[in-house]
Amino acid sequence: MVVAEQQANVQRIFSEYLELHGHRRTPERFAILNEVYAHDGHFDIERLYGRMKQKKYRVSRATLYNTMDLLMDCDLVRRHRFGGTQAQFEKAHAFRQHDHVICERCGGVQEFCDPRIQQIRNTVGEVMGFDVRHHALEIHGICRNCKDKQRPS
Amino acid sequence: MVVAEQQANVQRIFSEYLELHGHRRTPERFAILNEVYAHDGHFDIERLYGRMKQKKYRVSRATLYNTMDLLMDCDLVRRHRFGGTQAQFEKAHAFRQHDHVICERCGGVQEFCDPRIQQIRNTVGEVMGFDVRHHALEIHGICRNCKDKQRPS
DNA sequence: GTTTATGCAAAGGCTTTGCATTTCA
DNA sequence: TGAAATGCAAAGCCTTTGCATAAAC
Repeated sequence: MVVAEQQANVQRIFSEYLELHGHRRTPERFAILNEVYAHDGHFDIERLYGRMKQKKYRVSRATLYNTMDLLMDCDLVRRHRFGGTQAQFEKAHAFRQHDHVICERCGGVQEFCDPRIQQIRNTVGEVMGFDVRHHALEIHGICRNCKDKQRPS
Repeated sequence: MVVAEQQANVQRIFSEYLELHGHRRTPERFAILNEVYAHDGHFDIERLYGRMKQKKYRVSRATLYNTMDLLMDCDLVRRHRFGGTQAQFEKAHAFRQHDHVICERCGGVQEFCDPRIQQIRNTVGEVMGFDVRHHALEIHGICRNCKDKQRPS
């Protein structure tokens, strides 16, 4: 999908979500959505704030947090708490479902996919009568690079 | 396993860990370990602090946080960040490996086991050259109870 | 014209840090 | 005895909240 196409797509989704839930379609909300979808990878609120300030947007941290809540509610953004206390976000639409592998030493985050997770979701839903909406699988350990540095045999 | 047996067991593990890493075997550290292993389920620092204060232990929050770091390092405790910002802990030794199902509506946390997760860990280790140490799988959605309340058909 | 959203700044809550004192090795 | 650990209180950091102003409907 072309980038511009995707932008139009998520804007439409967000717009419909806002209308359906009686929220207003403010320019700030769409500016934030665009900024989120203009970059790949994870980001935190401070980084997003910095990027938007640099582009001369007049936006506050409070609005960023509020808008992230809305975007999470309509599944356009996912939130993670990998390492410390500060939350990491990533865009979620039209990306293959993926999970994360995190190195305890260097803090690096890699992505992976495994279809067996979908099977686990199905089983949990059936056995526990649970309406599964999302999941997050984190695998922690030592990445290849850090292992090699340790034993430079 | 009898409770007293388990206590002795984890105390030995902790003791050896401390010696191996050049840490001191202080009474506070073992008092905290015992308190952690005296209860089931999840707890946060404030709750643990309250319980120990009630039992007239002279212990500080700082030491609780420091000791949790040690206990996590030797795999006697796991830390989670389910909902808000405050971390949840649980004892980790001699308990069947399990993961968590979290209801978005009532905040309830249930446990489940699925052997396919071990298979995923193995695959990630092999394919990515990753030395897997831990994992955490959270499944989010609506639990049976909350579904039933919604539609009391 | 109402009501909601925004920006700013201040408050809040969890966690970490600094330092004098205690205590383990 | 010397280095590490403790308790207490203060500081830090991320996030939320309150309120006057601005803007969507």
